[in-house]
Amino acid sequence: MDAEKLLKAQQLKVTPQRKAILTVLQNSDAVLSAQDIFAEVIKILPGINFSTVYRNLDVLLAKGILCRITPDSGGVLYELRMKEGHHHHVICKRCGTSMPLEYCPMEDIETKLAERGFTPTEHRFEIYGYCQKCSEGGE
Amino acid sequence: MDAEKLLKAQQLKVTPQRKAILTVLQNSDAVLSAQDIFAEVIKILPGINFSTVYRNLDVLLAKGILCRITPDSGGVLYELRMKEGHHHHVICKRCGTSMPLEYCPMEDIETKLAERGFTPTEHRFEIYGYCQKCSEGGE
DNA sequence: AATGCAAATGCAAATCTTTTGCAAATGGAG
DNA sequence: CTCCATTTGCAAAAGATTTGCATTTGCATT
Ligand SMILES: [Mn+2]
Ligand SMILES: [Mn+2]
Ligand SMILES: [Zn+2]
Ligand SMILES: [Zn+2]
Repeated sequence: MDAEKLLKAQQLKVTPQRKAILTVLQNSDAVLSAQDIFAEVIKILPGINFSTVYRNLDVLLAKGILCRITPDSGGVLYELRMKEGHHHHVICKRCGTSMPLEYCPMEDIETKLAERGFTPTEHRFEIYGYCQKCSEGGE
Repeated sequence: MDAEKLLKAQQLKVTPQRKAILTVLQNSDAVLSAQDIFAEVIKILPGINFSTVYRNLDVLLAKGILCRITPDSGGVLYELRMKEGHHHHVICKRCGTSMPLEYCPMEDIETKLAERGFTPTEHRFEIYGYCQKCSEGGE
């Protein structure tokens, strides 16, 4: 996946900062916080500023290039959106690895919600635990 | 539901601050942020401090008296846990009203996760939209 | 009713994360 | 090469939440 193509396809200017951010995201299969991303990006582009990272995460998210995840533990995490279209996430609490999940529970309850007169517009379904490599106990 | 009983059942001291916090939560069918709660509580107990509210939300959450919800829009919301046991939430984006949802999608995919070697420990399923009263469009 | 002490509170300062205004820099279209 | 809208860096502001500590208070026990 080419960072330049990704950006141009969304009519975004191709800047070194954006390429660095996308590179960091590409090289990680874990979900990362803005601060995590900044810490990595600054290694590639020593002069980059916090606000540039924050602003670009917003832009990339708005353009659909990123997924945003907000775990119960707090904070906001980002990952590159790999597959087009709707999907959910399975996330390892130890190594942070994120795996896409094809199953979506909404189909199963849309009629139930309609009966109550509720019109869903968004939903979230995330699963946390331990991946095979990180097999552990934990609550 | 009696605030004093709730607290004593969890071996927590019954203080005016805690009773005020629980009263606010009881009188709201919307999910509230810590700041929302503080804004209401201070009407009942003018001297109360932010840190007291934050500390008590943590305590009440740890004791299972509250549910914690973290919408995509950011922030952290709380509500009184009404029903014992596991449940999910349907939340109106306009009025904030929260409705419990009996359905849980985990059963449908536990075997699928097991095949991948993933051990789930927690999950989240939340639905956002507009309730009957607030019927509106919106994305 | 008086006592004692762990638990809880108020307050102020400290942290952390994220946002904003603005001048300077720069990507890319023409 | 020029030009301008977009993007960036910087510094300050804004929030939200947490922490240390002295003081107060709930409540179990005399
Ligand atoms: Mn994704
Ligand atoms: Mn609930
Ligand atoms: Zn893992
Ligand atoms: Zn509503």
